[in-house]
Amino acid sequence: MTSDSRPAPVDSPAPLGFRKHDHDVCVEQVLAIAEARCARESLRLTPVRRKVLELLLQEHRALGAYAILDMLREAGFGSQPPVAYRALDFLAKHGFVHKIERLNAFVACVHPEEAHSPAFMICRLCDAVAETRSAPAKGALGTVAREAGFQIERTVVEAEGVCPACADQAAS
Amino acid sequence: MTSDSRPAPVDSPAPLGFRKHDHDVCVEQVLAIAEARCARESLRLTPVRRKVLELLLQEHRALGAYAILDMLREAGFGSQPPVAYRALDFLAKHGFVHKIERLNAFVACVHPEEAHSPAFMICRLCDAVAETRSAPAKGALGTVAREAGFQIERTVVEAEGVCPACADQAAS
DNA sequence: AATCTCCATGTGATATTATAACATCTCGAG
DNA sequence: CTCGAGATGTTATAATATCACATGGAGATT
Repeated sequence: MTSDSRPAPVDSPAPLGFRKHDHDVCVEQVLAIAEARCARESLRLTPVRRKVLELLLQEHRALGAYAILDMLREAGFGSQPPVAYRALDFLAKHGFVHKIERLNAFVACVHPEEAHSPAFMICRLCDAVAETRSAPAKGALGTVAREAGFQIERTVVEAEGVCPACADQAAS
Repeated sequence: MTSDSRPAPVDSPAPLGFRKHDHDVCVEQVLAIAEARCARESLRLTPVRRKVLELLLQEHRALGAYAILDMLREAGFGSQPPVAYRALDFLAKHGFVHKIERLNAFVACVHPEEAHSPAFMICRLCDAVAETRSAPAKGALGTVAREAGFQIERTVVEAEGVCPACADQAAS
């Protein structure tokens, strides 16, 4: 599951957020934003945590905790599950990564600069994940919740389907 | 975790869909609907499957596969995980139960008479789960998906928060 | 500088959730 | 009756996640 299993074509196996773009730049930028925010809020972006965020940004798709753990091991960090889970907990708590419940996996957030309620589109064929924003608490669900007296604190919104790349491939 | 652990008060420990109602009637009704639909569509609502649906309806909250498995064992069915998972797969595939991804658990559907896209409100204090309908593909998410060329097939919408009963308790 | 405290890390063990693989059984179609 | 599809049962194992406890490092306090 590490990136060395990737064949020649640049990014066809793991189509990222459905759009091509300069990976390295995007990784750099988000890391810089994360560092800035941690400095501002006195959060400790330690080496393991930074490494996990970097790995997720580079892969640009959802990775399971154990896949991350393998990479951490290769990078010389601890190799027991809590190492990965703790880093992921920290990153998720502060919005730098999101958990994809449907996949029991994690993705780096693509706009960690502010709090937001994410929604995801998950390709069932290639597992690519694209993040967008959602505001389910403002729509019909919010109305129902308010009427029922339910206080929404967090929402999980995940759409499963077929991404453009896989749809094209199927059509051809 | 079986229902015999329930103390005197009718349904305070597991507040169901946030509203009181006659449990037995509701179980009966939904089972009847399920049976009718299975007959109509030539689906085989076998004893294990029916039992699982009945258990979930009676509990009226999300149960993990292994909790269900324990109950199946007590009822004389097979006691290995696949027994529960297969029944749940069947029921979920046909919309009689839903999986709550956030909890890795399952709830009986409260209106199995027609296909629908469910949304859930999950109390983080008592684990009660209420189902309502959603149509996320028709809102902002649908627009984004259409623009991105992503074909939505299924959506997971789960709101986590505090149910009315728990909120009352906290306030008192 | 010594020490204290808090939080992060490392590790071993274990819990929880889920699936693979294969034998057997059952029921309806032919 | 026989055949085939699908349902069930069982063993084994995979994948995901947490607990508990020892160690370590950076800043605050003395």
